[in-house]
Amino acid sequence: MTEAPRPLRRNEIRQQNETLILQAAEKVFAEAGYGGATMQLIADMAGLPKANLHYYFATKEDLYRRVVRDIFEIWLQAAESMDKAPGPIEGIGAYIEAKMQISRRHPDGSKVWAYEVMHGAPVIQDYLETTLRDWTAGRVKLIERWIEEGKMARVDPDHLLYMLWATTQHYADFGHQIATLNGGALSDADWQKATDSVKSMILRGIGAL
Amino acid sequence: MTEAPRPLRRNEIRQQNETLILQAAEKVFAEAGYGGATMQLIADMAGLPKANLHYYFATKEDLYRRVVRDIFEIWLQAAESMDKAPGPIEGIGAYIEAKMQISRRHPDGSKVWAYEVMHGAPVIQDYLETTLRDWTAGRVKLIERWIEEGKMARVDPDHLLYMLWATTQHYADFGHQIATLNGGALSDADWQKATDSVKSMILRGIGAL
DNA sequence: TCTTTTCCTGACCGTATGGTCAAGTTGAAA
DNA sequence: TTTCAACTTGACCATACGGTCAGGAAAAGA
Repeated sequence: MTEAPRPLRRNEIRQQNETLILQAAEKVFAEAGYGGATMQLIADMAGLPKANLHYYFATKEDLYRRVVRDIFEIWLQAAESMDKAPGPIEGIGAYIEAKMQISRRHPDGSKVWAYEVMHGAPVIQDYLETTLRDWTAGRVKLIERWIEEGKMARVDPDHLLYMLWATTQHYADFGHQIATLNGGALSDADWQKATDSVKSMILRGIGAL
Repeated sequence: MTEAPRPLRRNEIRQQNETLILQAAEKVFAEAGYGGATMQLIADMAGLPKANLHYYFATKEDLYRRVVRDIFEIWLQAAESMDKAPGPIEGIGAYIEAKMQISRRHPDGSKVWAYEVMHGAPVIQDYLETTLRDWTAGRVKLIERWIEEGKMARVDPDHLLYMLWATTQHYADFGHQIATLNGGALSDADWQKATDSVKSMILRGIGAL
């Protein structure tokens, strides 16, 4: 009774399977860590035979590397919200909102990133030293300008960035703990309240309100 | 030339070896996660044959459980600094300082805890639902009292606690990332600056300054 | 001293894992 | 239709892992 699916074209097949594998891998790596994850588990979750994974990704490490880098891209994109803002209220406010959304929509990605950094960043060390470092330097300059213009208090820009990362990612990485204390997963309203709380505390904390 | 070590008494042996194993285990679990850690690696780091580990700790899971619970005790002890304070400036200030010290002195412990929670807290779920939940409820009451007494702004106590945990633990869990951006491990002065930054931003953020 | 209990450890075992491969199937190009 | 390259996969392999065990060493007790 079910319609026979139209045969897929070559590059469609490739892209579909890679996506399938990457999604499954992100979940399994987040749930079990690199060492605890198994190719078999990822294959089962993707609905493909294990040997097929190795056709698209030569090794487990290759697959992991790809997952981590994909997440890194998402982080960076969210950061753009900060730039085109006239001041900290809009800029940092928007950045917090963007990062809270990512924590909600990509909790597994955030966890894999946390896992990677916690274990000494064996895979993305070069990214930390180049891309992230440059990005951070740029944002520090931006914050310093806002301080000079009297738009916020004289806080240390680096530690402000750490606080932004820590606070927003906490809702993904420690989501299980929060859910337990909350008596269940956060609702829409809970997420709104969380975002508002973080925004108001931080914006007041840097003297922008 | 070296003095022959005095033969150890029974319970001394036991305690010494357990400590040795637990220290090695904390490090290895922090560096590799539960799945990535191997008993052989822990044994090597402790300087004992693998079979000896299994004499003191029946299974890998037992050992891991013990490491996680030990860390949990440290968390709880640090929390007492908050209670005997007249207001948020002293109470939350002291709590931040205590937690920053733990992040510096027990970064591995913090990472193992993070790992455990990130992966759904399979081992300490019951602690989250009992001990941590009770502790949190108590602190929420305390913060609410401070708010009623006009000693701080009307912030959501739960999200304030999350922010405290997130910000302080970030310096342990993401210490590698911070060190990379900092161009090397944090010095004494760096830690002091970090602690001061966190304190001032949060205390101002909750309207206590 | 003799006996008992605790501690120690090399050798071993079953299992599960990452990865390979050869033999196929299927879509695209000629 | 024929040819070729891309995709698929069950079976297989070497390795490494958690855990066991028997037998010995060393301390405590009688």
